[in-house]
Parts: sequence; C-alpha cells; structure tokens
Amino acid sequence: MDVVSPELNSLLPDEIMDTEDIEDVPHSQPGTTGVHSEPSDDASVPMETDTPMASENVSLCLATSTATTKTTDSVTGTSVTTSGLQKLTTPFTISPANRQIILNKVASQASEAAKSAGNPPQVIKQDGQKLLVTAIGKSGQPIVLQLPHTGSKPGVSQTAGDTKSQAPQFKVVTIGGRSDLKPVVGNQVTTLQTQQLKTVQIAKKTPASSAAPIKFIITKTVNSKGISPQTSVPPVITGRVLTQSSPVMPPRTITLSEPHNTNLQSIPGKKIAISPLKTPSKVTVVSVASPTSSASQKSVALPVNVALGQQILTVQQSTSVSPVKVATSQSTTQNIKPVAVGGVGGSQFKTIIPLATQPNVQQIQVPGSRFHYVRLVTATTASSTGQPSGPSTSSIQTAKPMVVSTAAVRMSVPVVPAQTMKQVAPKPLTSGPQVVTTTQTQQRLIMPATPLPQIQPNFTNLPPGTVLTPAPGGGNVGYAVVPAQYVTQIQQPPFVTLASSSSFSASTGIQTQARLPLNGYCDCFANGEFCNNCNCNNCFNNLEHETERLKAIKTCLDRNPEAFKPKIGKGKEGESDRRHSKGCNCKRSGCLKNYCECYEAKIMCSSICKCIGCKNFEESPERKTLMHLADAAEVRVQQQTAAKTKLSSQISDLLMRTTPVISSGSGRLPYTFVTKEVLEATCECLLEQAKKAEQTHQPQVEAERMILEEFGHCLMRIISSAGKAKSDCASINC
DNA sequence: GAGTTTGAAACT
DNA sequence: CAGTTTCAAACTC
Repeated sequence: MDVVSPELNSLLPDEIMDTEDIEDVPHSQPGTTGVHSEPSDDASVPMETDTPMASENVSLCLATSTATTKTTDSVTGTSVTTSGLQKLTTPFTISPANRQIILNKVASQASEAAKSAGNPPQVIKQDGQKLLVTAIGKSGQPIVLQLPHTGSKPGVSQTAGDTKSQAPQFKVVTIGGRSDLKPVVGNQVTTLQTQQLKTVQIAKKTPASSAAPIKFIITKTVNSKGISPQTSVPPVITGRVLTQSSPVMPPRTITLSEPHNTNLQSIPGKKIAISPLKTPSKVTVVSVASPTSSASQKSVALPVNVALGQQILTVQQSTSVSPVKVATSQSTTQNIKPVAVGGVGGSQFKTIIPLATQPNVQQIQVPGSRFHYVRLVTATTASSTGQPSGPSTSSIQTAKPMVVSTAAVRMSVPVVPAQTMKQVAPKPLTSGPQVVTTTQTQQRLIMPATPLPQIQPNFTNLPPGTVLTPAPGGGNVGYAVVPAQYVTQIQQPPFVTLASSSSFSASTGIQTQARLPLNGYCDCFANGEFCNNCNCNNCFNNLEHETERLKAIKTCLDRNPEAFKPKIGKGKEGESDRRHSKGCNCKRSGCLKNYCECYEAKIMCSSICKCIGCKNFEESPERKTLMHLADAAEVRVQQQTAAKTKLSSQISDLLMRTTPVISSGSGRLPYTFVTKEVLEATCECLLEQAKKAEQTHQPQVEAERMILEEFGHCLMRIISSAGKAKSDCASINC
C-alpha cells in the first residue's frame, strides 16, 4: 500500500487540493447510503450512513486531532500507533497476518521499521488479499481494515505468467467518517471519529460545522460466492474493517469481500495521490447497492478533481430493475447541471466518463449549453449477482463483484469548478482496487488509475459512469464506476516519477505529449470543453481521446494550477465584484483594447495589474470616451435594428391589408398599378403643390405639409383606381 | 483575407 | 524573478 507523500501532494494543483470553497451537497436522507457486499435480505443495512455530524468535514487526508490509533500485527508484531491529525496521504500499514489495514499517519515510518525488521511493508501481497477499503470514520475511531484470511482461496485464479497479479494490491483511501455508519451484512465497519478525520485545511475554515454532514463511502468488491460474511466470513474473499477505540460507538467491522481472481499487482512504491495538503472539496461517492435491494438507485454528484471548466458529462444507464433515484436532495437535472457545491458560485459538476473504450457512450450536445452530456446508450446488463459479463475479466468472474445494481443508474461528476472544488483523484500507478470513503461535506472520487485487472470484474463490466446503487436506506452515496483511463489522465507526471514501475504512465505521458501540443490548445480545451464542429486538425480534444485529453489537462495543471480557473473572479471584500485574478500586463494597448484581458472582460484594471500606461480605470477620460462611443454605437445599432423591424412590420402589414382586395381574382399586386405614368403624374402633382406653396410664400414646414398632403391624395387616388379596376375586372369576368 | 500588433503563456 | 520566445487573438488594411 502506498500513499503519496505530502511533498508530492503539494505538487497537485490547487483545483484538486483546495476545498475551501466547497460545500456539502445536501443529502436528502441521512444514513441512507450503503454498500452491499452481496445481494441479500440485509440490503437494508448500509455500510455507511449520511448522518450529519458536527465538524464533519473530512478530506482524503486521514487526519485525527486527538484520537490515537494503535494496531498490532499479530504476525509480525508490528504495532503502529497514530495520534493527532493524520493524513491519508501517509501510508498505512496492512497486516496480512491479522488481516487488518491500519490507517496510520506514520505508516511510512512504520513500514520502514517493519522493513528493517524484515517485514515487508506491503504485506498485502502475501495473503493475496485484494480489496480494501476505506474508512469511514466515525468520531474518534481509527479505522482498521481487516483482511480476510487467504489460506483457502479457491477462487484465486491468477492469470498465467503474471506473478504479481497474484499479489493483490490494496488501495485504501480514507476520506472521512460518518457518525452513523451502519454495518453492512457481513461487513463490519468501524468509524473514526470525525475529528480525527478532519483535515487541517478544513479545520482552518470551518472548525466544526455541524451543518455539514459527512458522507463517506466505501467501495468494495464483493465476492460472488454469496457467502454471508456476517455469519461466516470466508477468509479468501473477505476483508474486514475493524474499528478501534471507539469511545462513543462500539467498533464496527465491515467485512469486505474480495474478488477471487483479482489481478491487481502489488507494486511497492505505488502511491495514492490523496490531497494531503488541502481538504478535498468533495468526495466522490461511489456506492454499491445490492442488486436485490429494493432501494431505488441513487445518483450522486461526483466532483472530479479535474478543472475542466464547465462541462458536465452525464452518464445515464437505465435498466428495468429499479427507477433512478437521486441520492441528493437535488433533482437529477441538478446533478447534471452545475450545482452550487461550494459557497463560491459557479461550482459545477461534470461527469467524466472515459469513453475511449466505451463504444456505448454517446456524446450529446445540448444546444445553448456549455455542458457536454454523455449518454450511455447500452445499459450494461450486469446481473444482480454481479457476475461479470465480459470475458476479458474471466479471471475475476468467479469473484463476486460488488453488488452492482445496474438498474437505472445515473452519475454526475462535478468537475472541479475552478475555484470551488478541489479534489484529488488518486492515481495509483499500479492497477488496483481503491477504497473510497467520503464525508457528507466532501466527496472525493477515487478512481482506478490503470486498467484494473482485479476490480474490473466488478466494475469494468459496467458502463463507465455507472453508479452503483447504494444500499437501500443508505445515504446519498453512490458508487461510480470509473474506468481507469480517467485516473491515468488525471494523474500527473509527478506521480509517474514516483512510481517504481511507472513504465505505463511514463510511456503514455510521453505519447500524450507528443500527440497533444501543449501550447496549442484551443478555446474549447481551455474552457474544459470538447471540441465540436471545430476546424481543428488531428484534434484530440474529444471523447475518443479522453485519455490523452485528461493527461494534457493534468499537464497543464501541473504547469499552471490556475490554468482552468476563470481569470475573472470575485474581488476581495469591498472591491468590485469582478476582477482579474492575476491582473493584466499590458504595455502598449493602454488597457483599452481587447488585448487587455481586463478590458476584454469589461472590468477595470486593479492594483494587481502590472500594466503600463493604463487607461482602464474609472476616471479615465479615454475610457469614458470609449465607453460613450461604444454606448452610442450600441444605441445606434439598436435604433437601426428597431427601425428596420418596425418598417418591415409596417410593410408587411400594408401588404396584408391591400393584397387581399386587389390581388384577389386577377392576381395583380397593388404595386402593379403604380406604373410609370402614375408615378410621373404623382410627381407632377407634388411639384405643382410645391410650386404653389412657393408662390404663396409658405414657410418650409407648411410647404412640406402641403406636399405630403398631396402625396396622400395621390395615393388615395391610386388605391381607389386600383380597387375600381379590380372591381371592374371582377365584374367583367363574371 | 493577409499582414501587423499585442500580450499571455511558456520557456530559459 | 526577469528576460526571451512562442503563438494565437485582436486588430488593421
């Protein structure tokens, strides 16, 4: 088990790491989300609950303020004690012997100690235990994941030739705890005290927000054996989460069943990037519901720590099993649309769906919408038993996949709204199942970085973006099946460098860079959108190249964490509502041309601007003149437009009134009566009237009036003659 | 539409 | 952090 070091995490872009502005997504029903290890009558018992807790802010960082967690490896005798704030980024130890995973802030150190003592830090491999998961902390309680005994693992059928695959790798991500975590049948989960899970960043902002409910999610793979872990937990397939020292609540253990044939490779040095430094704004909730569960499917907005701007990709999969139910109090549409997750307006959700390998995904363009929608056309017919349908995952087929109800599922992943949401999608360089825990206040999505040999049986068979239904009565948590591509895309080069066996990532990264010009991104990309109907050449900014695209995004964020943030944001207190985040640097344009980003945004230059000869300030006469001219021009345009519209309307009206009388029958139009002779006669009349006025020394105004009056008389005569002619013609015809 | 100007971003 | 380069948008003709 590896965890990204704080140093590495510090390299993560702010969008990913910063969560200050993120607020909880309201949960309609606390304590309703749960994970079902298997279809069973116990579906009503969720693994996690949504009960709001005070100071429930939980980040991926497993932080404990006071509680001390101590775990002892029965085999190695290694004891790890942790106390104080604990970040998940720190490695945690896994004790194969006692089948426990200990989230330990000093795990790395303990691991070193264990290693020096002859105990390999990655003990998980030894037992071939596959999945793990997370923690859901409950107040004050450390999380211990207990792995199932591997002694008798009949179902483990590793792919021939892959020695590493036999050694399962566990990815554990603990985000936060919930107070009301409910044990799932056969699964025992102990929760940590919320305070322990609280991250420093969160603590700074909201020490204890009772209003912010914590939502945690546990992702697990369930053995298909259908064995009820509650009564008897097969050592092979179950992992167990134990609660330690829970002063308030009794420790609860969640037994996590693991797939028999997981191919995850345990690669030392692999780390899970979990925002160590900053509290994740939202935690992606991945919930797995028991297929047999009668509970409706629920969708959860899943923020992705990819600052893509404002796109929303939604994947909707519907099956006849059960209706989709929005886990959050918000409507389905709301899940799709940007949701004010954070206090900062503009937070938006995006559902990121790797489509490269998903032929059944359709990209939907919504007119007038900046959001991209993706629909999964063909719903995966994942059976309630969770049996993988894909042959590719044959090795895992025996394993009982997580209870994935593929009934109607809907997932929306909020993509990092530039300044509102920051989250981390930890990318394990090695493929492996990952545990996702979430708090109500924050959701974090942990996605498999690479093709998940082991967990795929459970998830890969589902369409990307599929939301695994939470347990009936469970919280507003949904488990999203996210293809590995997304994780890899989100991952950054820094992670690659850390990976001991990062050949995959490194190679892909190089390839991506070669194919995607880093400096030549179009507006679509800059806006976090897919290119559509663009004139791009060899465009990779599309769903077909989502992997490359996300890598490029990650690269951009590496270089400039602000890359996808809107440049025009809200100013400080007392300042203008809108201001440039960086300020312009104009030298020759005087900040009065669109070269200036401030001017272009129609905002004044501020003190942070470094422009020279700036004229874009409130009192600037040049600016005022420019504005006046612009306003005048705009007014003129509007007037002209209005005049044209009115004239057009009048003409149409005139034609409508005259045409039926005159044109009917003979089919001649009124203007056909205005012959050359008629015009000449009319003009002569007008000239005569003008002469008359001149001779009588009438003032100009009176002369004009006389001429116009004469013109009116002429028109009346013309119309009258036309009508008479029409009438005569009609009578003749009769 | 071609050429020039400009400034942000990337790069060193 | 400063200087240089690159490049696409804005602008001009």
